[in-house]
Amino acid sequence: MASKKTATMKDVAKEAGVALGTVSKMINGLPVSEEKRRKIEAAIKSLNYEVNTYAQGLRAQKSNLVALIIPNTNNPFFSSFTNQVEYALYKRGKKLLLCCAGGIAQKEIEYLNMAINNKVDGIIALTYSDIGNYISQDIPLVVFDRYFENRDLPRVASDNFAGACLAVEKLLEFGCRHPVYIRFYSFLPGEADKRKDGYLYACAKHHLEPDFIDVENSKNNIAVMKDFIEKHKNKDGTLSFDGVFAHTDYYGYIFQKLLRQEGFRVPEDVQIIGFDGINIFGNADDGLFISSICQPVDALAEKCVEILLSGNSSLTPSLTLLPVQYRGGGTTLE
Amino acid sequence: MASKKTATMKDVAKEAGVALGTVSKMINGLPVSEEKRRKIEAAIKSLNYEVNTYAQGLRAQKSNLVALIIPNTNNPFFSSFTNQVEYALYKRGKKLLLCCAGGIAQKEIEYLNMAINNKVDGIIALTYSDIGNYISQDIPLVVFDRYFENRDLPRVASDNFAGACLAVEKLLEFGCRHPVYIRFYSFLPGEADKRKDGYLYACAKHHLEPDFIDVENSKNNIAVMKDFIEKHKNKDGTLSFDGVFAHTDYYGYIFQKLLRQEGFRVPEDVQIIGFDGINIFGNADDGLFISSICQPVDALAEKCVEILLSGNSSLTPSLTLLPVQYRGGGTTLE
DNA sequence: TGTAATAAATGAAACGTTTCATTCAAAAAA
DNA sequence: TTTTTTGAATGAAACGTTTCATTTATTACA
Repeated sequence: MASKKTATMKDVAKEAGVALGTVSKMINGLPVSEEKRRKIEAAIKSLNYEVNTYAQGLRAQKSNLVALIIPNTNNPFFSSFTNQVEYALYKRGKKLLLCCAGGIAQKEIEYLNMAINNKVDGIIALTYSDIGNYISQDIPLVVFDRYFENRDLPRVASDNFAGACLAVEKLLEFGCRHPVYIRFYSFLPGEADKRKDGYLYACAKHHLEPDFIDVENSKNNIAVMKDFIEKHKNKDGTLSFDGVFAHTDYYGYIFQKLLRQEGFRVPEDVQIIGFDGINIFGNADDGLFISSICQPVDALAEKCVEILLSGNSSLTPSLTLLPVQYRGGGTTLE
Repeated sequence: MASKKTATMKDVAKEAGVALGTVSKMINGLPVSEEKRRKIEAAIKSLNYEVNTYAQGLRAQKSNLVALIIPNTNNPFFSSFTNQVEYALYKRGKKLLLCCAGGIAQKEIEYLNMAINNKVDGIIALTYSDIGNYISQDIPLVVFDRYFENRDLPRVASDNFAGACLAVEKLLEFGCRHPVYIRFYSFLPGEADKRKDGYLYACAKHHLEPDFIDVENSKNNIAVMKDFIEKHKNKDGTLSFDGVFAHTDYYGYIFQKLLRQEGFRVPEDVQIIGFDGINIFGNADDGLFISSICQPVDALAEKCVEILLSGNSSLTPSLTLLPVQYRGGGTTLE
């Protein structure tokens, strides 16, 4: 079999009887006479020419790659976000370099450097360590949710405060009297913290006594939840709370499982609203998880990409908040 | 601010007082005298040198990229597979180009070409169209599950036949008398088809009458399932089946929801075993979905990458089957 | 008709590596 | 000591683009 060496621009130029630079211009959409254009197009077709992205990258010092640094793609919110980012990039002819950093600082930094080495056009970061100091000034970067004290980077997030208020008000609307909050502590400042503020604000507004179940990443949260349930049992076996706003759908789901195990009914005894809008299998109603404040994953991804590639990311208001929505999913009465 | 032009190998050579080629050798792990090595290392550190992957790619006509073509990352099985592929590549210093083709033929082909253009080291394909004819002979490619008549490509899959047998036998072991199969038809030949064969084999072995609920991708499967339940109600309101083996966890989950809506108890009245081993949030027991035959996602991903990068993918037996496992998840009695 | 202005085409140079044919130095063999 | 052998060091060439200073052709104007 003859050698399959792919044709180069030089070959095309020779075949078409034009100069190398003319082919380049034509490829890049610069003005070329109709006559040459036809010849070059014919040559490209006959030689089955494909542009070499490495030569382009070397020359231009940039790729058409965008890196997404994310903890993993197991968590449904992350995987859904990843999916939408990929789509937003695809629409713009960009490609996605997926970096699962596991939320580990060292890996996040490693990927950050790798991305820069690979001359990616930009980075979207959904990270769990304070990488602010490691981010080159020269590379466009958009942060999801997180806030870095020392670096003023464009950020995109859901309107967490409004979402938390909405959750409480929906619970009240559905008849709850005592909504508690499954609170997640993070040592990293970010927009998700506003869920707590929103809950407190809504409680104050409606003259409710705030109450918390404090969960953490590396803690035995099941025990904490069980303990909470135990301590909130009335003498007649009923519970002293009837509503739960969970920091994420995940915690809401776990809590719901525990309640049912303990013989309580969801949503009849306790109504639960989570946060994220997880919809496994991405399939309308089928995959619905629990009632939730839904983050607009597609809009969030689109916005991240838009800001990243707009080129003037430093001119963009540094925080973009997108609206959330309530969606019932079987753990509430409506 | 001074220009931040990144240092090149030439700069390092000059700084270290050695030849360009020596730096290259040292970077690539070829023998270099201890003295020069020290000097070069110092220079690299002081100049903060990072190798330019585009120059490498141009020279070597290859990248360190591997493309994964997959329908999406929403489906938990896909997203988990993606995650593990990323990890397997990371361990080998390779990077993941994620291509979500939505199972659309035209997009799958488009991504295939893009990957080849980008001189990826290889492609892992989990596709939903007959792309066999579009695959260049020159690029390493490993197929997950699917079989292409016209191209003998290395394939990796779970042992679906054994898994289906195991499902039926577990149901019997847990006391079921009449396990039915939620069957999924695909017009593309692949290993997942063997689930049907396994079910039939197990039925024959245990003298059971096979029975099916036929689901499809773009059909109103809910209606089909409801209809099945209706038709299998005995006069006393009980059901004439007591076990379900679902082609995927997804269908098992949907069916379980319907059964509960109809007032039946899972697992007391009907036990359900799905296929895939979906574990949302990737968190041991917490995220457990339903009882399932678990595909060894990490081993599958690892194997795909291993074969892909072994270089002799054409020497590898064309089909690699990995063993599956049963895992209880609340929709069975054990 | 001659000159100026405009537009297109040209091809060498540069991007930062790796490779390879040479050169050089040191150690081993004669 | 002289010759061979060995192994490291060298730097030019090549990978396939894009860019840019020139050249060439065309049109507009006086």
